[in-house]
Amino acid sequence: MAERPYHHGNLRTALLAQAERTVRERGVQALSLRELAREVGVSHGAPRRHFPDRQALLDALAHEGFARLGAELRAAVDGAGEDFQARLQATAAAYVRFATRDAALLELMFAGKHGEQSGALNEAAERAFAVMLELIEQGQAEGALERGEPERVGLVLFATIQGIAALVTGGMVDAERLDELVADAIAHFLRGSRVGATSA
Amino acid sequence: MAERPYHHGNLRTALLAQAERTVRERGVQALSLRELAREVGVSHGAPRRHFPDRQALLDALAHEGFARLGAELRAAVDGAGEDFQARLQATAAAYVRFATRDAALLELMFAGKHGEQSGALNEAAERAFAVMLELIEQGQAEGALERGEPERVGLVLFATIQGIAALVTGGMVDAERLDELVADAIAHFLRGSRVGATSA
DNA sequence: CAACAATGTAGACTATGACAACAATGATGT
DNA sequence: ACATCATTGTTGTCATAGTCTACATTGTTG
Repeated sequence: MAERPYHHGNLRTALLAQAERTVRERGVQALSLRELAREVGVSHGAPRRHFPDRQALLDALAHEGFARLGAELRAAVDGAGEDFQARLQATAAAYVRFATRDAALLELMFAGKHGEQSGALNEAAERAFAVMLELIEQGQAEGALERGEPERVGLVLFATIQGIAALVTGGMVDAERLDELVADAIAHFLRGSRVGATSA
Repeated sequence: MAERPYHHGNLRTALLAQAERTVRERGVQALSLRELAREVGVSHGAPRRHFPDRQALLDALAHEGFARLGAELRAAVDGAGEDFQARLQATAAAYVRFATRDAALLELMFAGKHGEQSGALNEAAERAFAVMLELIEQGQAEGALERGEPERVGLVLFATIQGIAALVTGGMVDAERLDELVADAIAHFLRGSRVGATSA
């Protein structure tokens, strides 16, 4: 009867995929290793071979999240032509889209306390945000943004975008007003970006 | 030997206080009703009389959090004199201070899925943010901010502040650079606030 | 093809949240 | 004063979770 083979074949991948679904649909706290194992059709002890404990699975999820986020941001810039502001708009929209669609996952990525993995995770995060840094550099080259380390210049912008996402996922802003709000924020940011020295 | 009286006297308060400590020190996921009961010196079933389930306790924590946040914001504005920018700076600093010191609690307040309580919670949230709205109105009266509903005008500002807090608690920015970053963001925001109509 | 590493299974242990039945205390009405 | 009732705590139980250990199966490699 084609009993399930003893070896699943790619349990790790299957677990991560199912875990991502569960996290998206029911949040992190609803993620149970045993339930995961049941859903994938293995015994409750099996996941342990791939993730020594729950936190390790969460770390892996965060890692994958950064990879996907990076890809989506990259796709957004690449699809937005050459114009700086258009690229910025597209990237911000892509970020907020990710942040609202996968709010729980994003929370996981920023969760702070990652056990051990933090090295690899930080690398993944940096790769994801490389897109944004390049964008800042373009803005600086075109004179739309002040000079200085891109990391520093981009912080306020990134904070704003991240904050907008937080407002939406927190239910303080309707999802419909999202695009409007992002456009507003970017316009606001650019308007404040070129003028003079920082006050005082 | 002065055995503990059968009735604790103010279990609810004691539970909330201890819960707040635990959440601050070890995060939400580390909060256990049973451990809480042990720490406060009651049986594991006692908390149920005050909080029907874990989520109810979390909701109550969020509620208290909003009350405290509101008080701290109020104290910040009141202590900052009459000048709009000074008040804004002080309020933002107070918010970020709260957000970084009680990151887990703030996460709880914004958590979205609050069972039932959401009505009372929203009220508490509105009371807390009333301070900010008044501030926005002052800014508008002085011509430092564009006109329109204060809620709308303040959104980008609030998002930015909230985002900055997220960056710090997420470990992407050192806590030392916090004040600098807030000042930066506010200056940036004000610079972008008075010019013309919103683009296009 | 024999030894070994990798992967999965089964069972145990402890902790938790939720629930129900019961006990002690405090409040209320007469 | 005191009987009654609501409040508040206690104790025991259940299902589920995470983690660990011993064991079984399969794949790999010399």
